[in-house]
Amino acid sequence: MANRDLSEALRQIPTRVSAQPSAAERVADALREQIVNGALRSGTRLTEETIGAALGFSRNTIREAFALLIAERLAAREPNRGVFVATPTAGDIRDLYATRQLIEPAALERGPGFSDEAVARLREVVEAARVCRERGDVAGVAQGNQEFHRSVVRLAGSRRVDHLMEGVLAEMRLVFHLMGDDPGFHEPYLDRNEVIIRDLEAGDRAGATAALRAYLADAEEHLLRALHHP
Amino acid sequence: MANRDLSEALRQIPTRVSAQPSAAERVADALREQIVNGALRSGTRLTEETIGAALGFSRNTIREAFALLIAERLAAREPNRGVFVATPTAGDIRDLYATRQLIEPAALERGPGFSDEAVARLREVVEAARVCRERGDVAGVAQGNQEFHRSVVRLAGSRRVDHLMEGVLAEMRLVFHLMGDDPGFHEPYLDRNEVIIRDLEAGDRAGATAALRAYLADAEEHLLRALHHP
DNA sequence: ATCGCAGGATTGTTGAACAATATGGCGTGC
DNA sequence: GCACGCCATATTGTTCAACAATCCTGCGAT
Repeated sequence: MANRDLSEALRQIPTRVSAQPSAAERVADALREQIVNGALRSGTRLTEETIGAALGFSRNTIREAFALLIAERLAAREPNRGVFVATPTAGDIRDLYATRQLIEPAALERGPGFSDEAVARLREVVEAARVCRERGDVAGVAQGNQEFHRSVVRLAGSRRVDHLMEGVLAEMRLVFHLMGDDPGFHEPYLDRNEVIIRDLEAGDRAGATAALRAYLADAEEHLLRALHHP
Repeated sequence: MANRDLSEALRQIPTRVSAQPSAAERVADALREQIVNGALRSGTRLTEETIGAALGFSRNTIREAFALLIAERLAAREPNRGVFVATPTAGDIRDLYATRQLIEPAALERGPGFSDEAVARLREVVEAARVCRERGDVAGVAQGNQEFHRSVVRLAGSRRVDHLMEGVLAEMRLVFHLMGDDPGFHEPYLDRNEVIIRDLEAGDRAGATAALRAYLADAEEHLLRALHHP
């Protein structure tokens, strides 16, 4: 029946039009915010009862929220001990950059979303970060830098890959907090984004890709060195 | 204290040495198996009470299992209506292949795990699939083909990317079941894997990558066409 | 046939309960 | 003083029961 198809279609398109997120999702949102902001530091124990009482939800709901955060790798469960804010290891950092080295250059070099307008949007993102630097807005620089890489990955044109990158960037923020948020950490990378975008504007996509690869390799080494000298 | 470091380290290494998975994970495993095997078809409703009674677990545990499957995109929640086995749409298929087009060629062309031994392992996988074809083992051919692509992605050397690919392949199986599991579907692709591996053995990594890209483009079109003529 | 409306079923969420496991303190023996 | 074993306590893992909110179904009225 045509009506069946219609209701099916309506259901597929907007998974939720304006439906409020479930309680578990709201709890997860609140916790995620605190974690990526650094308010909840790596290694912090997330006690079910404490959090439930603090946010006004039952243990079962908190538990569902934990499951979401664990799936995002922002938290880790230690059986019969509890859930903790994740503390990325050197191995985790290497894995993050192995992922980024695979995805970001590939998206930049062959992403189907590439176009003059896309390059213009990337330029805007870099400029916004530069304004933040001139204002001394350290957090803004970091955020702008993340937005640049997020936008690069978006060129791949895949929701799934975007989602993966979202998780990568969230875990990167955890890594930065773990190192104590050195204020000057992100600053030098702005100029390297500038080089990449200039290559793109000059039509040199391969050159931009090579520059991005070098960027990622240096950033990884930078972080790993910082991790061993805390 | 050194002892603190030790217990920390011991905890990091083997997340669980021999610990049995939790009840929720076991339920999720059972359901996942049924889903990717095709025993639970796309669109099937997963009622909390029914499944709980069938497997002997409480509603809360079932709910946690559902959360896992939903995170893997093998199931979808429709608020206040229930959880259903996911039914991939044409858009989902396009997204799957956008992801594969990004990841697989990149892993093959620049993955740090590439080596003569890795090529030899890929050769073995292809040969195993070929044996299945000669035996008329259709399921074996499909499985061998998946194993080939899984192995290609493994060249990237990232757990995270491997995990992404695991989800992609699981959803691919859902797509195949959705189309009715045409017995001859995977057969032609074996020869294309053969071409790829021959390029690799000849030292032509770029050629193999190009062949892989063409493979993926054709497979995507093949599937999308089949979807519109069911 | 369309609309509205009650009745029943299922989900979303809560609260309480209990076993299993981990943590920390205490005493004991060396 | 310190290593060891033991017990009290706290927390997790899981179950069960309950209730409101929402959705689906069928029936009757228009």
